[in-house]
Amino acid sequence: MTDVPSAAAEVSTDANTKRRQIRPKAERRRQLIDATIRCIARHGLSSVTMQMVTREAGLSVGTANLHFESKDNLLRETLRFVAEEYHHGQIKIMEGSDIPDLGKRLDALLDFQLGRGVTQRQKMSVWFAYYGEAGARPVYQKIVSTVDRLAAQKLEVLFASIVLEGGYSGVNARELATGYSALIDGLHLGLLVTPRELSKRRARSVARDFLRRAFPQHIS
Amino acid sequence: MTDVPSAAAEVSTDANTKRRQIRPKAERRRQLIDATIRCIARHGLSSVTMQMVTREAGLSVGTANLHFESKDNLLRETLRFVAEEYHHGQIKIMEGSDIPDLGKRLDALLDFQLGRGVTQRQKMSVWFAYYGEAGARPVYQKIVSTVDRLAAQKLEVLFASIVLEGGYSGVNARELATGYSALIDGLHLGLLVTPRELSKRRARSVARDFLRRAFPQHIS
DNA sequence: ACCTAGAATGAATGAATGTTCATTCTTCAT
DNA sequence: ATGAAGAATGAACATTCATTCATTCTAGGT
Repeated sequence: MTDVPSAAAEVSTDANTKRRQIRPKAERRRQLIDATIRCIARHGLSSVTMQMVTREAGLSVGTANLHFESKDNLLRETLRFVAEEYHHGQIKIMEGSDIPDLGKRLDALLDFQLGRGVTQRQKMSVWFAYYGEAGARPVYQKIVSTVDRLAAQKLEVLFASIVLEGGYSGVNARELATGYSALIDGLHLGLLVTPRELSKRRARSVARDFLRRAFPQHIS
Repeated sequence: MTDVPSAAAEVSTDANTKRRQIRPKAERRRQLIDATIRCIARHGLSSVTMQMVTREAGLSVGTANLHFESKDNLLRETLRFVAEEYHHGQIKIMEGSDIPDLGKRLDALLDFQLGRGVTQRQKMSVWFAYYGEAGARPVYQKIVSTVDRLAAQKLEVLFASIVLEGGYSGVNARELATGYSALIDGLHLGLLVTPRELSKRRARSVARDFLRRAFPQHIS
């Protein structure tokens, strides 16, 4: 997600003339979702307004209600987008046979989870904004848990393979996977809320420590 | 925090007559903060209104603005209250010389962090509601990080003592403390967002596993 | 019994927000 | 070149919300 100037879609033929442009539905939806993400990150979920989002997208309020039928729906779809993006990225790495070495696959996963793409303030803000509302909104819970469950299973499988390969004893892959997921979530939270106390470098080191303690032969 | 019926402060001399009551400022503030917590948990931070909160507290809107000067301020003070309650509880246990055995002190800490008092949906909802907004609100960040830093230091000291007592080698107390804190945060998140997949029992077991792997002699 | 400080109230106010829809504009098939 | 389908617009509308403040009421001191 590159940093895009506020009125990205603005097309001008003259100094201050915006030419109205007709684009496919999918593109408009994506454009609005991206703007929503930026607005949530900058102002917080509870202060986001339709005017704010459409202005950020360089579109009119009517357009937003044309492609999403309501604000509620736009927010829901934005959550779904972010959740799926994150989890698809994870899953791709975990089941990816393009990295045959299991230790390296673990490394790649960690890099993804605590790397540039995910730990951007933008993404993390959106993350936790929705988590915060999830307690009161079953819809949000459902979106997150649906997508979460699959990732949890894949992680469990990966851990089980590593346990088998390393001959580690006394290690429960399922429990460890739950712990690792929670640890990553907690580190994201720390990076968002107390960036002064927790640097990305340290977060990575902490996660690595966790893995090394469980799978010493697989982590250098 | 016992469950209080909605209009707790209602005082009736007759069937449907509320008698106006004058109470000390501190009591009213607490009453309003408690109502705010319940409202956030039930409806989400972004849907909380002054009318909702004052109704829940059994008071009038004017009273809320008398004791807190604005909605913003009420929300800020509510966060401060919850944050301090949680962290004071933790700190009391960690530095508490009433539990001399370090292993048992760890147990007590874990019980507090994943026990009945803290893992109530109410408290956790409030927690993450504020975390969600923290990305966009420096004030919230400051409240949380101020109170968090002290707890982190105490935990580090406790871990260092345990490392010393157990003669554990190759363990960095500071890093481990960061990891443990993150793990607990992540487990809270799981309990809130995906309660179906993560039971309290399992959360406890996962945290215990983490500690056992680091301090085998201190955790049974 | 009376008085007063100030706690409590809630209708009124004005600002802000989500949604609608009549109108304008773009595109492309003919 | 023309017309039709429908994408895009944003002013207007109705609703909701935070805040104010003139008024009412309470409790403790005299």
